Amino acid sequence: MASNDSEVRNRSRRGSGRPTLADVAGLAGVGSITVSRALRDPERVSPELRQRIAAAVDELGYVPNPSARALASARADVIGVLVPSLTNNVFSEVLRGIHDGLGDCPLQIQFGNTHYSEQEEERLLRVFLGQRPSALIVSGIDQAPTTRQMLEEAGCPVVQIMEIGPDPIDMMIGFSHLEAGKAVARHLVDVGCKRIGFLGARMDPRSRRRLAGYETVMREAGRFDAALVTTTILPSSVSMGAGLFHKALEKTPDIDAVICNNDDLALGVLFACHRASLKIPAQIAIAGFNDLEMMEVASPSITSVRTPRYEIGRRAIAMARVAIAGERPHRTIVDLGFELKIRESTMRAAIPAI
Amino acid sequence: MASNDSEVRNRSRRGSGRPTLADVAGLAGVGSITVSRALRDPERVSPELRQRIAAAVDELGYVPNPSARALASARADVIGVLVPSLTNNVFSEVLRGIHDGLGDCPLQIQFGNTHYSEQEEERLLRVFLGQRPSALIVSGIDQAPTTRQMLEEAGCPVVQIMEIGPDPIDMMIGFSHLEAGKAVARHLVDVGCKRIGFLGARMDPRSRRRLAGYETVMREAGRFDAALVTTTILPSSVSMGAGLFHKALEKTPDIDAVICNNDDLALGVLFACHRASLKIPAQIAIAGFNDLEMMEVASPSITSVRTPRYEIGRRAIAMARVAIAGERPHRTIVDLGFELKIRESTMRAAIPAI
DNA sequence: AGCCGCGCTGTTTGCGCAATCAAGCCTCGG
DNA sequence: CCGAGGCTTGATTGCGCAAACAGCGCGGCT
Repeated sequence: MASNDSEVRNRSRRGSGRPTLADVAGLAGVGSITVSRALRDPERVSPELRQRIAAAVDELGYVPNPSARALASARADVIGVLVPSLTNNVFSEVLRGIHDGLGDCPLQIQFGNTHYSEQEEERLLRVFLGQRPSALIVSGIDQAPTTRQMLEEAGCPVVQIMEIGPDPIDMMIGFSHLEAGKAVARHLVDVGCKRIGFLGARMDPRSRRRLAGYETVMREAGRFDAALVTTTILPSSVSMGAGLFHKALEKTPDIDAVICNNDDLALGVLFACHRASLKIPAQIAIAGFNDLEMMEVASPSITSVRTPRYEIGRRAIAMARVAIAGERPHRTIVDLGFELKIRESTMRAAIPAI
Repeated sequence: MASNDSEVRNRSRRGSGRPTLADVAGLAGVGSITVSRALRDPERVSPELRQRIAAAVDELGYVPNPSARALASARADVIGVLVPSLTNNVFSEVLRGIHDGLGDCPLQIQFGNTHYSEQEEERLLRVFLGQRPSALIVSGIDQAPTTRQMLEEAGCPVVQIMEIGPDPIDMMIGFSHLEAGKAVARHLVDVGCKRIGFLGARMDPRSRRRLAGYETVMREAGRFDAALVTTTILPSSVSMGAGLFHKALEKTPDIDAVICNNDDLALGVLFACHRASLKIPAQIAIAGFNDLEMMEVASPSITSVRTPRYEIGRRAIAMARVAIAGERPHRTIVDLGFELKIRESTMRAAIPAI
């Protein structure tokens, strides 16, 4: 086939062999920048050219080269996301929300797992910043000083997720873990539990704040006892829940309730009670955290704190997109709250009004 | 401070304001390509220059620009990963394995969620291919024809994960879901169950092959009955497990065992039995699939098929890295197998030797 | 009528890096 | 003693795109 009148590209040395903007422009008989505009901002190109360009793109199967775009515009269409864990299904739901929040917009997610390590967080952040991301999403509010400084100087929108607190880097979305911890403890006090244990694994900063909420309420009720708190820095798991429960029973055989730092632990306690033929809630009341789907189906169903994990991911992306567009979100600190779901595992005496 | 003898960069119009290779080269008193080599392939630069360059990198805080690198070398240090779901904790473990398999090598993961949709898979693949990834990892072996063709022409290593089968696109790592389905069914037949139900949600191709394994064994044993199979295309969940179990009880009140397509369903059945005061395994034997950590701790503990999810992710990356390095992995089709974990929920009469 | 300003399009340039080619230096063998 | 060949280093070029700036034509205004 004879070459048409458009420029014949010289593939002598390099090149991916794929059509470029210039190829499309040649075929459509326009300048390459017009093609660029037609793809990024169609409003600024006349309908006639737009159509010719679209036809040429189709014919050649042109796909933009994101590296070249990023290089030329000093801006990559990438949002960096740092989460501390993937073992935990909490964060996989956040990720799901993030991906869904993206819709079909051309942003890409660059995702990193810090394994709850400040060093790893800083290392990953350095890698991410090298890409000149359009925005960054980080978990929690307890960044190490150098990490925080890097985020402040990142030159792009930053969303801290999972938790809200004073002194945001830029934007924030989450809820108060302290208040959540208080709410659960208050509920168990209200239903008449006297010796309320606290089981916690991993004990990251958010876990510690939930513990602090528990401690506050327990002190107010005059029922705090350090022996009631059983924690480990090891990762959370169902079997760890059973293990911690047994440890707690040794230390404080008189406990009549356990607040678990998350639902995995609570499930472990449920199974442990089942094995030990302890009646729930008559002998042991159980409360969890996060309200995984299974809590409602469990037998007995387990009281838990519903946390807006998916919603946090979705809205974090929404906030980032608004900020990337150059506007300022209506609210830059968003408290999505939480909801105490009271179920059979804590239904003892007087159930409070709420 | 007076400017040193190195080139003073002209920042008149554009530029990110960040140090570049040329800046490092100027400070170290070498050519920019030498810096490039020192960073990518230190062996090829003399130790003395290497050290001067390292010092200059540190002083300037130089971070390479991956977009520029990708543009110049026509190859992005990105591995595209397509999984069908994030709701399912199976895939979050695969992802965890993938991230861990990466170590601190400079590859990035570009990750996409197909939501079990062939259209979405094709769309995401198109986006990924636009980035000229170094490798692609896709889930399953049932790609749509156009998707398969795109993968074959991708010009980079491709790893199909989760499942093995004939006719690989390039490399494969996983196990046989058909055999896994057979193994569970055979076990329940062996322990003397007569009316063995099958519960399945989502029913993606892998689920269907597990069902096929079940059906094969049941027919061989002369116990197959279509009424024993209860499935839905809705997503899997613990409550769905309870729901499917109730449906099965209505259709076939005489069932004495259920094989669940995954552990979420099995847990739902466990809770449903608990609520209905059905004895496990005396009245109902339960088997799950995947062997989530909680299966062992559950009360009673639940028989399940241990699948190498984390290992699949880790090894998929390892295979991809070998292929990216230009070598050929020792084996391009890797069967990691599975392991039937027999536990209390199916311990009835005669336990087979294995 | 002349001027301004706006809407649309094109030309040139450079983003930061690596491939290519070239050159200097050394070693070693004939 | 000289040339071949390996090792190290450097200058140039171009990857594909978007920013900056320029030009053109048209309509409305003074």
